Order: sequence, then C-alpha cells, then structure tokens
Amino acid sequence: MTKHKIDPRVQRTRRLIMDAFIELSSQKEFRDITVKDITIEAMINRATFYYHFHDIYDLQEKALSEVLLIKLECNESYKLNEDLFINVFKAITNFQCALSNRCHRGYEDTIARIIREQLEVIFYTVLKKEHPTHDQEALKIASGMLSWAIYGASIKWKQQTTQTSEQYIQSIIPYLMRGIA
Amino acid sequence: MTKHKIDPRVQRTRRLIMDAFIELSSQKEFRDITVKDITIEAMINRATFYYHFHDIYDLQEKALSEVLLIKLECNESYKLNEDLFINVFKAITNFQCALSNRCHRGYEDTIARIIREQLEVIFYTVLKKEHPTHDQEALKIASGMLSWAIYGASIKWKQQTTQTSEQYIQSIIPYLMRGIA
DNA sequence: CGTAATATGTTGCTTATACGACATATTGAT
DNA sequence: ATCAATATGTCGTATAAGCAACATATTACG
Repeated sequence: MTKHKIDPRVQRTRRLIMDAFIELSSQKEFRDITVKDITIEAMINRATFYYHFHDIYDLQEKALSEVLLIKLECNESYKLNEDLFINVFKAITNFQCALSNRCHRGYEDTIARIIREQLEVIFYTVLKKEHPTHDQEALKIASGMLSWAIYGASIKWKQQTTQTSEQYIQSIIPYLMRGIA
Repeated sequence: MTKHKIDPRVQRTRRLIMDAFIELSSQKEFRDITVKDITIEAMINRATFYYHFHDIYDLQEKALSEVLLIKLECNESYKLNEDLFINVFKAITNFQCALSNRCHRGYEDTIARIIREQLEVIFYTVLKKEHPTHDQEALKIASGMLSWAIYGASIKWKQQTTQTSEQYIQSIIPYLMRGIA
C-alpha cells in the first residue's frame, strides 16, 4: 500500500508526456525534440508540461531513467550475487546500444549519470538489506564505487567486439566479488 | 476543421469511460455493470462520471451508439443504392449478434432505438444530399420509414437460419428501391 | 547580417477532475 | 422480514489542466 497516493490526473498526464517522448525519440534525435513536439504528441497544454517538468532536459532524464528502470527489472528478491551483476550489466549495455543512434554528441554525460544513479540505488538497497547494521555512509560509498565500476566495465565492453555483454561481465565478476561478499 | 473545439480533458475522460464500459461488457452482462465498476476500471472519480453521464443507462446508450457508428463506417461518399443497404444491414446484424450474449432481457428496446436512430441519421443525410430541394419534413419521414424497414428486416433475418445477412438483404432490396430512387 | 518564423517560459483566469462526506437506495445474507 | 454491506447520487472544496496573451529567446532564411 502506497504511503502517499498520487493524484490520478497527475499520473495520467505524466504518462502521456513520457509516452510522447518515447514515441518521438523513435522518430527523431533527442536534440531535435521540442517541448512543442511533446505537447502536440501528448495532446496537452504547454503550461501543463511546465507544471510537471522543468524543461525538455528534465523530461529527457526522467524518461530515460524510467526506460532503464524497466530494463533493470528491479525486484525485492535481488541479492548481491553473480545473477545481479549479469542482469544489471545486460540491462545497461542494452540501454546504451538502444540509445546509440538517437543521441550522438552531448548526451553521453546525461546517460552515464542516469546509469550510475540507478545502479547506486539498486546496490545500496541490496547492501542495506544484507547488512542492515552497517554504517549507512559506508554502504553509500560501497554502492557508489560499485556503480562506477560496473559503468566503467560497460564502457570498456563497448570498446571491444569479441565478447557478448554476458561473457564480458562473467569474466570480471571475480574481481567484483572479492572484497565485498 | 471542427467548428467547436472540445476540451482535451473532456475527450480523454469520456474515452476512458467508454473504453472501461466496453472492456467490462466483455466480462459481464450489462445489467451487472455498475457505476462503481466503471469508475474503478477507468480510474476516475464517481463525481467525474456524473459530470459526463446522467447514469449508467446514459453511458450504455452512448457507448453502444458509438460501437454501432464504428461498425457502420459512415463516410461522405455514401449514396442511396444497393451498396449502402448491404453495408448498413451487415453492420446492424453484426451489432445485434455481438450483443446477443451480453444483454438478455431488458435491452432489446434500447438496442432497437439505437439502431433506428443511427440509421435515420444516415438515411436523412444521404437523402438530403441527393434531394437538397426536397421538403425537410418529407425527408425526415422517408428516412424514418426506411430505418424502421431495415430494422424490421433484421428482426426477420434473425428468425430464419438459411440465409446470410448479405443474401437476405439482397433478396429484399428490390422492395426497398421501388418507390424511392 | 537582418528579419521573419518558431519555440520557450510564464501568468491570470476558467474549466475539468479529484476527494471526502453525507443521505438515500439497493442488494445480499441470515 | 431485518440488518449489514454495497452502490448511488450529490455537494463543497481543492487541485490539475486548458486557454489566450505576452515577452523573450532561438532558429531559419534570404
């Protein structure tokens, strides 16, 4: 049960805006999508857009975060183990490949930040559950380092062509597991 | 271009309500569908439902009219000829068959009225276009009689089992065409 | 480079929708 | 037949969304 119920109109309108962005992003590059495009596709007023989002960049981040979140398929049964790393790595590499022809220059930093932030939340949640008595700050640092590490691995993976993402992450999991679990 | 623009919120909300009704009517009989069911399925407030519809019966009529309208596939190129009668007849018999297992007793009159009203509008529009100088009242009477006739034929068709709806209407078209075109 | 067209961002006001409360009606169970 | 549960219908209030207008910024074109 949600502790705080969101107004259904807000849910619907945000859904309309997010879906409009996703639809438009399959038709044109991110930098060519305007707030006007969004409002036409979603059939909402421009003032309504600004009621929900700061600007087009705010929407891009939130929309991409949601897309990644869906790919990550987070669930409460996640444990800090090999399966988690494999799933997470496949999700972020899939995410990056899906974006590679929609946003060239200028979005790498945004995407990188979105990926790291999502990973950090996941790792922190899992670590918190497995080590409830540990210092919160230490868990934050650990999850932050892990997210950077996984992200760095994905960048390295992209630079090579001989291994699938699953093969690649499996080859580096021993380096991840040592010193954590 | 519409001469009067409808508020997008009104359009969206009515769409939600109509779609909720259609969805529910594939799961339960009409008489078992409540306003509460509709508001849950559509995710709208009960007061909002009453803002748009008088009661559940008002919704049923409007929703069914829309379903029939879609089946009729009205377009501006319609002419009062054999094709029109065949299309119209197939649409209303299809409509009646689709409903036959969702609303038993108590809805025949509502459905009959919906069918006749839609047919009357279609026939009047076509007659008006083909005989623009004719007396408006005479055109109304002619379209009314035609709609009753076609509806009556559909009732007769249901009572027999040897002919398809298309065969049936073709066998009675000569009786319809004489005295009109 | 200058100008026109287009997009952005904001504002005040209006309309549509949500909520909770309430009285009444209907339905289901005993 | 009675009572409890559920549904209906309405109301006052609050919030979200739409509209038109406006000033400013950006983009496209000649």
